[in-house]
Amino acid sequence: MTPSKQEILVQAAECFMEQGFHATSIDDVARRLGATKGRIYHHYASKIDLFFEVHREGMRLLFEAVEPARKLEGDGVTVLAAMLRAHAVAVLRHHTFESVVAQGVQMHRFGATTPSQRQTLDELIASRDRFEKLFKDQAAAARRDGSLAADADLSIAVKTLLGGIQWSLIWYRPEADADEHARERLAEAMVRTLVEGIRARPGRACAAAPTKGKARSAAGSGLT
Amino acid sequence: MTPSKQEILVQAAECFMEQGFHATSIDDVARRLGATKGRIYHHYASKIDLFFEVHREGMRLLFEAVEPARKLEGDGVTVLAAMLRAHAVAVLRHHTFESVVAQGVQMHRFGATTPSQRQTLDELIASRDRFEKLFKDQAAAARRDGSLAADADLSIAVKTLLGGIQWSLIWYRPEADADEHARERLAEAMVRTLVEGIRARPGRACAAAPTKGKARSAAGSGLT
DNA sequence: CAACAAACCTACCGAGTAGTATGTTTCAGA
DNA sequence: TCTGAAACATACTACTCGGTAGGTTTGTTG
Repeated sequence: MTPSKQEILVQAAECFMEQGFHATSIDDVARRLGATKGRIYHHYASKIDLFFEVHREGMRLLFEAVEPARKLEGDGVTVLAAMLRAHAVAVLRHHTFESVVAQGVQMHRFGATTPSQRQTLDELIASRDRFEKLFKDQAAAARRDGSLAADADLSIAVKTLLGGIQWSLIWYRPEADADEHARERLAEAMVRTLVEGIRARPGRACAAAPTKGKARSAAGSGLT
Repeated sequence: MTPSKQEILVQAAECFMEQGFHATSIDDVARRLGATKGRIYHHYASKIDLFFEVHREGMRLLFEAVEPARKLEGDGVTVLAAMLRAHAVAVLRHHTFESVVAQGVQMHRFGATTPSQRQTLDELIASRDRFEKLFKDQAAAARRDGSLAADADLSIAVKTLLGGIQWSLIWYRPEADADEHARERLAEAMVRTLVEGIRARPGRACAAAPTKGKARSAAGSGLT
């Protein structure tokens, strides 16, 4: 992978994230590169091919990020939480590439593609499924060792957990806090919400008076 | 709103969800209607205008769904959970419209639009923000009455909760289970995961060794 | 320097697409 | 029945974009 190819990938990811695949023209990417179409078509066969390459790189970055967390010591939920945290950081850090991955999933779902493109996309989605399975397997292990709440449907639970993280692709503004430390704090906050839930746990110090139904009126007064 | 206008909206939402705004041609929508462009341009001024109208309807459906849950009796977290459940059901039921809402958010973020379109989009996003504030306010109330875990950043927590639900727009296959009952079960599973978290709670029958505060440090070591 | 290939640019074509202008039908009310 | 407006359909224009063909530069090797 020459530096030139890599830079094309980066700029293409940016364009695809901002405007989406269809609204992004090859000339847009070229303009961002300070070049012309020729440079892109020299390295990539077609627009969709470029898109797939960005997608592939996005998946590679995800696996790379989560892999180390899987090998940690600790009970099932602790490891699962570490995986989620690593995933969250990766999603924030590489959000341009991961946005393209999300688009690829959508494209696969309603795919109007040629058979050849379809096959490539199938492979990328299979990779995505393998990624999700990492979390599902870890959740199953956590259930077995009793560290995970046992009453949840694992498949739905995992999809919900990953969704909570990945939806940050929609609202995360990297301009605001771009440094690694900010990303880690954000990831920690998201994962804590997901793993611990939001219902107050008994035995903690946050006991307020049981005001009962009062809560509603206070909250509702904020608007309208 | 004549039935004809409404039907255009429904088919447009379907197209926009499946192919995205840019890849959807007016002729596509017309074909789905068994009609031609003329019919659409008679009722809507432009393609983007049609898109905004779908977006607006999507937001209306969300408010309509969550409103009743806000008025329930119960402690803060119980009401919040009910709101999330109502939201989840609405997202699943109207997932075509809500997909368009999500696209609209993206469009607003990187918006290359005319000033007039920009203003319309600003209003729609403001509506979206008001919607999110419903949940944030309820979460604040729940924190005050002690029913919500107090150590979370409310803004991030709410975004994460809603994200967990809304990401179902990506993976939910309505063909598989389209009936209302299935949607409610799915919504319940998602919300339970989000509200209760996945870590086993003490006092339940699935007692593992109390690893206590070890979890955090072990998890934190996973990333540099 | 010669030879050659990789990298990149310029000019262009064909296929679509948003939007418009104008025709045609339907139908309620006078 | 006559009229006019609403609800469409049809035909056309202006424009954009993906992709290609062929030329030009750059770098490398003998």
